Amino acid sequence: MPPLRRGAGGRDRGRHGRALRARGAVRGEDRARRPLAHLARPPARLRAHHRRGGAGRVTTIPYRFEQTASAAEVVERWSGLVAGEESGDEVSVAGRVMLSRPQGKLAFSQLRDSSGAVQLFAADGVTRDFDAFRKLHLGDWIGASGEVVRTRRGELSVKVSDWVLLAEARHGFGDKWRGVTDVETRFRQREVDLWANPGSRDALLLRSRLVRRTRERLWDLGFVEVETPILHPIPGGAHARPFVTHFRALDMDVYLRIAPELYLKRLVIGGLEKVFEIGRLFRNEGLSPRHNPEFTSLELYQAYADYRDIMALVEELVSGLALDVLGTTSITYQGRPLDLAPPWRRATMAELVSEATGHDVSVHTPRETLEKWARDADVELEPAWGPGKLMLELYEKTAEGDLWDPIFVYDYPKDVSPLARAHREDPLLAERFEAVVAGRELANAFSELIDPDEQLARFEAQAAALEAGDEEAMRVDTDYVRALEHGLPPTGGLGIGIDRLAMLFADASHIREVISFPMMRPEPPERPEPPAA
RNA sequence: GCGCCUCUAGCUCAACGGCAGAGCAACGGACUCUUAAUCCGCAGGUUGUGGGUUCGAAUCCCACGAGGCGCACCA
Repeated sequence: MPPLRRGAGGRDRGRHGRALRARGAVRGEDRARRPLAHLARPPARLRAHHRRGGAGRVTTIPYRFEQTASAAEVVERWSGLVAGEESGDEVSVAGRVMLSRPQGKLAFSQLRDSSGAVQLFAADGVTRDFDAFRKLHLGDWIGASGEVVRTRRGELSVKVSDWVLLAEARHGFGDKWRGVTDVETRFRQREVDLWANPGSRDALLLRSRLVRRTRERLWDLGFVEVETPILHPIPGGAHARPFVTHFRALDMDVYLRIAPELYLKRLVIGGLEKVFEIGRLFRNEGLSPRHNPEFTSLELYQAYADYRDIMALVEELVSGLALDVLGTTSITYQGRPLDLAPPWRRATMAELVSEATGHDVSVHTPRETLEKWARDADVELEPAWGPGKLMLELYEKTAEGDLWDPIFVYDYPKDVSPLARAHREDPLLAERFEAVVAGRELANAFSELIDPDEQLARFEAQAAALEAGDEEAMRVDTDYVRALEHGLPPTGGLGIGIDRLAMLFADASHIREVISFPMMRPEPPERPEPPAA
């Protein structure tokens, strides 16, 4: 049956475009009338093949399909066939048609499933409804059964005897050779991106393996995986602006968590000595190649451990994950080699800043001197900054970006580390470190603050800062202080950005490459809403 | 938020002040071993939106929108 002509009956895609204008209708009116105008109409081409008339039974698309082999299994298991040989073995495969080469009374197409791709070979007289088969669109899903053969030209194929349409693709999947590069399309319609660009799928699969192996490794180390609240009455555990929402039953505002830290430490107080959580955090801050408003973190806490124990754990975990997921610790990130093998370099922040500036910098350096050096380094000073903040700014301005190979930067100023325990040897420092890889913070860890009195004092200082306008400052969490009053043993804590780690392993320059559906600005409507008639 | 850059057919891209084009996809046809098949044919556009300059604008200017990169903030 010949396909219906464009415009016939007004049922095809031409309806909201050319066909209408050809009849003199106004395109804009039509589009405004139907806000879903970008959706495709059911195409006519396969109607004869899979649609039946009559109420209640409009399609022959089956409800299930029995695969007996994946594409990769077919290619692997029958790799020994020689050109022109027929195996005598029947298989059923399913997937999406990615290439189609009808040639007279033969047709070749490539079927891709999650395992890989295999060629389908169809022939008039062999393949049921051959005429419809050769009209399949790129992107259509089908299930196909037939004998595994190798064609005369040497391509392993399933010689299709029977097949069935599983879903039709009403839209294209981009240029068959170059895929889709338009960022709007790639991330607003990620399903298109995932089919059109194999690298996109690879990045998400790599992330999945990474998360899975992270869990397994931590389980093996005796950590207990837990889930703590995402709705927090008081946002805490980090410096960040929270998202606010409202809980109707209790008529109270609640916050999407900016960190699970306080709850996890309360679990340690409760006797879960080694806990971890992998989960989503929400920070009401900007979008950037390295920031998504919701992102995934790993946080873990280990009783009886200090920050040096955690350093050892981090380098072991990250290098081990590289081996698990990539098979090597020698990786390339954005064209530059990088080795994750332990031991990682360790340097105090004061050492790094001194190295970078040429001055002998420490948190004990007089404030005026620090201010001068900071100005020399083009740091934009703020009057409220103390020596610790000045040193941190100086570090971030002069030293951090130049770090490439993995390094533990430790002994942070205490006044910029409100949840870390004071240094055992220097009261102006905190026992805190960050792991920096490829010039970026990958992990943040400390010997946890365990003293309830000091915790309360620091909360109060934060609350004062909040009052003074610092929207990222913390609030006083009396529940948490009361928990500390029950006794938190010496504990080492760690946070790792899973997205950042996935970026590193996937060699991704943008965080959205490793997020299935990254945050996007809402798509603007094609036209303003028409005025009410 | 600031600076620079980008936006052309469903997709990937040309045309850079003088008739808006190609490849792929789609549509019609030929073809019994293709590999991004090939060949013939047919369609497809308010050149992101609005305004300006000009005899003439996809092209130059302005504004707006969306996006990218960098800076700032942050993990």
